[in-house]
Amino acid sequence: MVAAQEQNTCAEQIRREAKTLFSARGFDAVSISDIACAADCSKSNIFHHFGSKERLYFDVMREAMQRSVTRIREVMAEDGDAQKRIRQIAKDHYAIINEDPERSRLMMREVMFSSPQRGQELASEVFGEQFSALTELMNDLNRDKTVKPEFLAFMLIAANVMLFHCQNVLQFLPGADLLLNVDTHTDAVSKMLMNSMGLAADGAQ
Amino acid sequence: MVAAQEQNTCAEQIRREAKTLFSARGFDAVSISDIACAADCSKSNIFHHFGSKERLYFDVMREAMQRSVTRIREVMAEDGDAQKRIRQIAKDHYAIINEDPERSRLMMREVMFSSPQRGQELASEVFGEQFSALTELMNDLNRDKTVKPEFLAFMLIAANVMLFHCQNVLQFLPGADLLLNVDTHTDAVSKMLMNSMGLAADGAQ
DNA sequence: AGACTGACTGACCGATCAATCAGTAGCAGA
DNA sequence: TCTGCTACTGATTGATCGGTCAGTCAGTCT
Repeated sequence: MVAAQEQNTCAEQIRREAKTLFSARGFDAVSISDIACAADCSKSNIFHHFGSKERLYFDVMREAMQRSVTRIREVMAEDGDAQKRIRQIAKDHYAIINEDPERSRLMMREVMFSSPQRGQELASEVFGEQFSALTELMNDLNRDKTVKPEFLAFMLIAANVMLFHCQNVLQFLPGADLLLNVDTHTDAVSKMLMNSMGLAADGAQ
Repeated sequence: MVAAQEQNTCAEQIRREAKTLFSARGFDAVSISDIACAADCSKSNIFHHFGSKERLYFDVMREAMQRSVTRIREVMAEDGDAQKRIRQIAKDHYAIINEDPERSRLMMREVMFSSPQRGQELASEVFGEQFSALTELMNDLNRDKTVKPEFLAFMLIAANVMLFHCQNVLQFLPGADLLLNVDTHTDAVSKMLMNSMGLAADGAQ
């Protein structure tokens, strides 16, 4: 209880509410007044703690990304044979998205709509290390090298991210609602990856 | 030349510039002044033609989606054996994204960050028909039914969309820059789909 | 006690927002 | 020539934006 890291300071409260609002509506659609209202403090207090709206946004973004990187690093560090690991990582990666949708949505906004220079920053400072590790894992298993390991790594991520963030549309497409079941989806993703490597997807389920 | 449908009316100009700006920055980050400046007319003129900022946005969105639906309908109507068609559709679908990135980005914003009720509208009025057709095509080829055709259809779309809209990050990830070559990517996608169906991906290239 | 600090606030600023409105110019039909 | 219509504009509106500032208040150090 001592190590609770006092999550109830006003600054923390502001950060938390800002994350929720920025995630839901994006930077421009959220005003300082909105955040102040949600965090139950004055506008001025936000400037006192964070200096500007932009700095608050970067603060929120940085924390979200760091936390995401930490979580993925944990998952990537698990051992076991490669085939089982891929399946487990597909599952865990989806779980990471699912455990904090706001964080994930925040990052997706950044990735998909960023400028080339921002893209470069994200690549080198946030995603580079994990992507290399994932690629390497794919490479270890890739029997017939007709499909690149980078492609497989990217598809694992793309499948999870797209599936999660298109839920509001997918659940109303005939048949596609079935995809929203976590186990069904994870099964399908790992089978797809295995098949693309020239492996029988036997270890499933 | 007669059927040029006069693309040079002021309203058309406004629509065109609005699409560019909304696509790049999103609804809230674009002001009527920005659009007026880009379209080289007065702010008032925009209200004269479109009534409100929101109506202009919906107008731009509706046109973008209709055009996308029309293009995909064309591609889906092509004949040939199923295996070749899947490959061709993967290629054409990417080309549709590529021929008008603004349109695609506009739609992605809508799909990924929409509310559930908006999601339902999009599913029934925009994506439903095409998704069903694509699913059916996947089903025709799907030899071992261990992976659902809906999943395969979704993965084709997800792969193309994600790849295109993550370019700014991907080009700086080691090895991932190779994925940005259209043919490499299309090859990989169709191989992945074929393999997941239990088919040898021989017809490729 | 008094000096100092950091957390916090309400009143306020200039800029900008979406939207309105009165009016102008050109062109149609009567 | 008059009337009505559409396209379009400049000036202006009230609201809201991000941000500033002087000042209050509860603690802490000396």
